[in-house]
Amino acid sequence: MLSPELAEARVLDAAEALFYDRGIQLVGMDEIRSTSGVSLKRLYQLYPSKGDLVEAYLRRRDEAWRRRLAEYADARPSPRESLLAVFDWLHDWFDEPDFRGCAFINSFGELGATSPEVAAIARAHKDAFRRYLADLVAAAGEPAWVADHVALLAEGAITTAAISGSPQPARQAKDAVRIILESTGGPRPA
Amino acid sequence: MLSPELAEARVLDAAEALFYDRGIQLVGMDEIRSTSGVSLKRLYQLYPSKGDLVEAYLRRRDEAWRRRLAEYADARPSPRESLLAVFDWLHDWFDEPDFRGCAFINSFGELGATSPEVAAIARAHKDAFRRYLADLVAAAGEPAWVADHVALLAEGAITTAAISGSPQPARQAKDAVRIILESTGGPRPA
DNA sequence: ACCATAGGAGAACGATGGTTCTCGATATGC
DNA sequence: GCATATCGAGAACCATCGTTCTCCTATGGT
Repeated sequence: MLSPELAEARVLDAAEALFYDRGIQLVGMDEIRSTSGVSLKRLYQLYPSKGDLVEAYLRRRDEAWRRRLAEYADARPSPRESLLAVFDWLHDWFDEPDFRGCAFINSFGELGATSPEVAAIARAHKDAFRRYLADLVAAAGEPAWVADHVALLAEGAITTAAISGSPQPARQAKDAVRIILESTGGPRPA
Repeated sequence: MLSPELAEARVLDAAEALFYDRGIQLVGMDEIRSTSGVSLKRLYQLYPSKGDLVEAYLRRRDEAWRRRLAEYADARPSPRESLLAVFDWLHDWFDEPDFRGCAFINSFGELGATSPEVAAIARAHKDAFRRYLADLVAAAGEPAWVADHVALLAEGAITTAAISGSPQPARQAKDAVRIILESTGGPRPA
């Protein structure tokens, strides 16, 4: 028997791979079981319903996604360069072979109208991303509205990359961010 | 008995209202029947499978959406104002009570991984939208890459408005477009 | 060694949904 | 007026899926 922690990790790994790749409604609990190797009984002990598993999947992905982004961007020497590095990170992400767009936009489109929980998690994810960008913008000494523009460009790049299948939108968005940043005439001292 | 044309229109009206509002997989053929008032037999004569109906729904919506947008934006006195008016039109759309984001992004997230037809229609819709913007950009005498930036901002505004429930992203995107346009130093003569 | 408990495999159950079929009514052509 | 084709209403059929149950095995404490 697997330890509870390992079983939970395997279930979430399977859920993430399958839900993200094919959509939530097209993946049955039986496939989560066969992919994770965790029996249905244990699966339902960990998550009393498929909806609970979906929420756990989205929450874990939210944290991991934002942590990976921050690890990459925060390594830059200045907030301005971190802001631009966000789009390099997006480019790398778009280039991953299993990239299928934003898990939160996808699940919102699939279930947002009928599942308030999924809708709330998607909103929270986007808010957190936007806050992260806003912190970088503030640290760079740029006006707050710049964060809105950067967020829209990132959002647009993600969905365009998903549908077109090309990572190119990341570069275009980065160019647009540079123009926005130049328009403010550089950082304003605090 | 309804005329074939009227039956088809009622079916597509029902399909559009239901599919867009709740997602494709959560709407059954029986609900299309009761909403449209067209019997199952006739429904399956018009569309041999649910997939065919989904494709017809998406194609009709693509054309209507782009026609409505063009009618609004093309009424402006100059290409530059048409370009900016796109975002006024988006704002009005976001404010409609039944706005639920982009039908093509939603259906792509729901079925794009398993339905090549749905994926192709979503791609074609985004390409056509991008071409429309590119024509306006060219007519305005702006460099071609401006169209990429404008498209990313529009895309980002649509998904952000859908998830946040606010029409505000349309105004932010419009402001960003103005900055992009100013950065080129105005139209370049042909 | 024995028993109680937990675990796994898979059947079973109930609901839903896509698609087809039955059947009675209605309209159409001669 | 009648035969024939068509249509609508809804049952029926079959597959899928979320969830629970059965039954058998193995294990761990005493």
